[in-house]
Amino acid sequence: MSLRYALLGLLADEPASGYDLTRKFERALQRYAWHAQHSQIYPELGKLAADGLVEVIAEGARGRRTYAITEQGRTELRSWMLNPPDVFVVRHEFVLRLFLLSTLDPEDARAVLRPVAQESARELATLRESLDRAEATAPPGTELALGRLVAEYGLRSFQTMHDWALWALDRIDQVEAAKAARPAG
Amino acid sequence: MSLRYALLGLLADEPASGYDLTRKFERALQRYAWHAQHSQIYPELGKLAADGLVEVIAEGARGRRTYAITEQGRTELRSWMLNPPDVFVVRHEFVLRLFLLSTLDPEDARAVLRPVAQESARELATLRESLDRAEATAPPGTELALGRLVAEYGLRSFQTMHDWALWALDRIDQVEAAKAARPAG
DNA sequence: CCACACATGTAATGTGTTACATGATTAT
DNA sequence: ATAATCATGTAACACATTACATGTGTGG
Repeated sequence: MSLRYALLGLLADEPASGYDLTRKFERALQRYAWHAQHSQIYPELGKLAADGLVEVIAEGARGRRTYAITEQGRTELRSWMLNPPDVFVVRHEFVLRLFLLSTLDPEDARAVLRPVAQESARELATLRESLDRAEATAPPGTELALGRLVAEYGLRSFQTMHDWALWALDRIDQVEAAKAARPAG
Repeated sequence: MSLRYALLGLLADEPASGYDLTRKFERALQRYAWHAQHSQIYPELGKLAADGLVEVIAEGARGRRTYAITEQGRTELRSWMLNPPDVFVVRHEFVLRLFLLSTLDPEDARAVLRPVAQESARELATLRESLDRAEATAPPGTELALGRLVAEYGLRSFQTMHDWALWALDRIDQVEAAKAARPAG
């Protein structure tokens, strides 16, 4: 069901074609929230149109169809946003690997964590830079670009991941040192 | 494919039955990393056994079968852990909602964020409590337990979410106040 | 004229959820 | 006895990925 609302949400921001939406997923949503391929998006747009939640507002070259959200679609999206489930769907292969870290010996665990610490730091820097640029461009106190909220969340999440990776690396070293100190244990 | 490695990882920690594994998913993995129901776990255990990656080491009451990982299974798991993909599978309905927050007006956005701040605080308290209890029980410097890394990551994630939700609520108020101060803008 | 990006679609297969189905053991 | 928990399994359906398939417009 989430795909349906992801599409409605993107179309609530601005009209787009299936092709556009496919790229939006790749650029914005895939890394943090949700992913979908065009083979899933096109049929779903068809269903949304059949249900009256979106409509074709323009047809262009190469069979391009631009969709826009309808009033009914906005109502439906709002209702979904205001009624969250008790338990959210979470599927995060990266975090899964973190959880299984203790199945590795300390050397392997470090080999997994080092790139994590590195890449989260790099991602962090990229995000912070593009955020600073956006901040500098827009005059202060203007319209709440809610994209600002999301960016901040991404920033904090990567910071947390980075800090945690460093903490875990340190922890592994400590346990190893303790083990070396009492070889009989 | 991830389910397969999640199971191998849990069995690498200790032998377990399908029933045990189902509860481990519910308690430990579901909220952060991955979820699976028993209807998916039992067939997958069968496949893993057929592939020689796990084996039945005991049969108990009520048809209970306890599985353990094999040497081949450990090799397979290690290879998966040490070879991460370029792009991780991520599906996070909560973050998706954050992305779509900008489709709501400020009042609705606050209505979404308030329970986030509340529930993350509650979750945080629960986690911290059970962590403190575990810390007090186990002697320091002992074996690096699987649960310890998981708990720490959970703790930090919820702390991050909580702090962010408060920050976001504050930010929305600020922008609204600024708007009210210059009604012509 | 040719490569690349644009643009859409379906079929086969794999993964995941919900519902259906059954029965044993344990604690009260 | 009886309710709760333990314990496993399959079938139907929904969702998601990969592969197959086709054609158009644009820039070099």
